[in-house]
Amino acid sequence: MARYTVKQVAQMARISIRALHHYDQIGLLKPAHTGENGYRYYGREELLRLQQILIHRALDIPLAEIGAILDDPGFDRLTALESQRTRVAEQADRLASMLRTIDRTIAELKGDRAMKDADLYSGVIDSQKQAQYEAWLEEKYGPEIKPEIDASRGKMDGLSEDERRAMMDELKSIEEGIAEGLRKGIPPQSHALDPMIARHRDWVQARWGRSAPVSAYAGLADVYLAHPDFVARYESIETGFAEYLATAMRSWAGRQE
Amino acid sequence: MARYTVKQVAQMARISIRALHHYDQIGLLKPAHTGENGYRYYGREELLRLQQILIHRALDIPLAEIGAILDDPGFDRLTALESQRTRVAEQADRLASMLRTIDRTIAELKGDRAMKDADLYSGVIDSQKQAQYEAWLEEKYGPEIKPEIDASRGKMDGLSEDERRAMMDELKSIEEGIAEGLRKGIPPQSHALDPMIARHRDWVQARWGRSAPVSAYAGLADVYLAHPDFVARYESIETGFAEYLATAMRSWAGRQE
DNA sequence: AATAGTCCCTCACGCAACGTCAGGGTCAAC
DNA sequence: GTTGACCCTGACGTTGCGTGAGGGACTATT
Repeated sequence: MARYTVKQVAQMARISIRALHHYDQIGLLKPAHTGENGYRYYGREELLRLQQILIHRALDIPLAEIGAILDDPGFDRLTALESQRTRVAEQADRLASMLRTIDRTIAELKGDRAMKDADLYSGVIDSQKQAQYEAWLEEKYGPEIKPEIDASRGKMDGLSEDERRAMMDELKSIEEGIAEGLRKGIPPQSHALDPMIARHRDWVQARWGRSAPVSAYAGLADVYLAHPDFVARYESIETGFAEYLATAMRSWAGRQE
Repeated sequence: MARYTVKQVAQMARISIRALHHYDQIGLLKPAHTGENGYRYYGREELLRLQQILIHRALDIPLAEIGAILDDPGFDRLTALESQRTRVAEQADRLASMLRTIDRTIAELKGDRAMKDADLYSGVIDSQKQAQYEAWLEEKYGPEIKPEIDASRGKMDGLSEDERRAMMDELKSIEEGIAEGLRKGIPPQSHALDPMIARHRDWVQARWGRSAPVSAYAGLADVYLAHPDFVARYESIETGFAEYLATAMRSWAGRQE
């Protein structure tokens, strides 16, 4: 039987050990079994329950309520889901309007500023570019802990199975589009690939958690080629694909000023 | 001059009066002016600042940090807003996909109410995992191979179809073995994984073309975690697999001296 | 001018969901 | 048997407010 310690569970679910203690304490998630030594041991059942808990928690439902939902066998999930739907929809609306507000503000700022501080501005951006690129190179061979790692990992945290899958679908579709170009004999530098490459960059950026400069994206191409796992996976899509993609990325980045 | 009371501001911004009191108290947002009677009066400036505060807050940034950001004289509004935009957009995407998930679940519940909730739920998750894994396998072996347009620089060059396939089989088998360990609850630091990790390293070295130091292999673990493509692909094998593999690699490398 | 209704203030305690030590056992491997 | 990594239980700290309590202030009507 699978038997997981707190740390293992915490790592799998990407939550803290303290959170597990807490859930135990409030009776939301108790270990399958407690050892002589007082250690908590969780089984597959508990992992599933934890997954449910985390899904609910992502919807900002208080823990006590989650417990009530999960423990009440007569609870009407349909009604619950429908009310959750409206809650999520409301939040989505709020974010959408926030986006519009931000866009408007950006437009204003741009109109105001682009003329004045253009030089000073690009200077700032350049130093950022440099820092980013150095970070990547360092990461290639220096096994130290970097904020990039946390950021990237943090991005996958709290994602549901569905979201993960949606991400993979998106990535697969992008890669397929680019591979199509390769099969058709379109040169990697061609503008025809631009939309696909742009999508790929968007995907990477979304995973990255923040908007990185174009040069960092170009630097990724080197990382691709430098690592065997990467090359192997890309080559399995289509022979020559790793090189093709890398060239396309670099070319695209070069064209973006 | 526009002059708003707490209630007016609260209504416009859709936050509580208490929140305004709080922001005042911690010095995050002070009224433009305080009346003889002690009443707080806010102006246009404050409304704008409040808007920024709320955007940041929506991104789960602690209030203290928000204050630091907004008060930083080097604060670049345009850059900040642009990065905020992408972050907000990501959250919106997440919510959208969550909505789809909920809708699908609702549809299923409506269509087949007789089914037990737990079964339905775990069934969905399991079948998803399965589908994802199959998709991944398909992706690995599915597409045709055209050696013609070969860029002749990739590491897999000069290998026959059979050799390539053997290589991918080997990698798949290694990964499966390690994923087994994860599923069984074997801690990633365990010696039990050593044979698998050693095989993995051999595989990597073979691809690398030269024998690299152990530290380089350990560094690869960081690259795995730092790169979204990698994490995504590994996570599609098994939830938590990326972290698990990386930990195992580092642990193994640490022990090789 | 009194009354009512609504608004405002300042304490000040409460709460959720953990974070973060402190102090002390346990376990696995050399 | 000694590391070093892991586990436990308190117990207090933190964030971002919610929720009264107790008491002035504004506005409108009678």
